[in-house]
Amino acid sequence: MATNNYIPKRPDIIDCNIEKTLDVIGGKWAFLVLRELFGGTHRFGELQRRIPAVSPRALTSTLRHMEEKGVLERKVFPTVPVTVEYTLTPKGEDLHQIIMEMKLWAAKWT
Amino acid sequence: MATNNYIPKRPDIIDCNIEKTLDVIGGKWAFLVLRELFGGTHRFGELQRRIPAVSPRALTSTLRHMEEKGVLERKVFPTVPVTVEYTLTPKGEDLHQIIMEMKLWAAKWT
DNA sequence: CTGTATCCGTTTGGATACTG
DNA sequence: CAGTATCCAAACGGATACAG
Repeated sequence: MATNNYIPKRPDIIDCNIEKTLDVIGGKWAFLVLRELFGGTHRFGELQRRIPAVSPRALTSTLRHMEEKGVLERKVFPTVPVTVEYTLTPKGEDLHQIIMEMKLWAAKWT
Repeated sequence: MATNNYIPKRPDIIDCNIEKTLDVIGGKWAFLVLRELFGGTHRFGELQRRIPAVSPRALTSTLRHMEEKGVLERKVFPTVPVTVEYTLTPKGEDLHQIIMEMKLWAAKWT
């Protein structure tokens, strides 16, 4: 109970800032979008079909947020009608290790 | 654009279920509590002081949720006044690798 | 096709006071 | 000390219609 001079079990965690990471993958839909984009580039409508529960409003919000954070890139093609493609950036692809660790943990602790 | 027969870049992500993991560490306060408990056992009031922005209501809710998920243990000592201690379980300690990966990612992509 | 605008119900969470 | 009860404001998010 001596909280004044306790020795941390995991000193590498103390100064750890993962809020930034959670800000990217912690949202309600962010991971579902990521999962799709790890499979390759997708268009807005494709994402909507593959994630049936998401409303267009929420999907737009999620995509914009992730674009702002630099984990995906949005490309607009001036076709008629317009075409938009979403692709992971290297920063986004690099989330791979984190997600793998999450997958391993979830599998281990059923 | 051939979405019918595309080959995923990250096949190991496709069947991945990390919702369970995010359910534990994705909440607004969960990680801040985890960070404290990685330093060792703490009492309710200690957590409140170390996480000044959290209200008692939110802290209780977070702790109860994490207890329910099996990542921490709540021990009540029938002293007067009552004493309550929170400690990570092995399942909770095992979140360590995930958090380390998050920390590395956040550090890499300033 | 790819969103945006609007409405609105639900949920979240802070502040505060109070209890065993 | 460790919460719980209550109130209330803000944010989230779904449904729907519509615009460029």
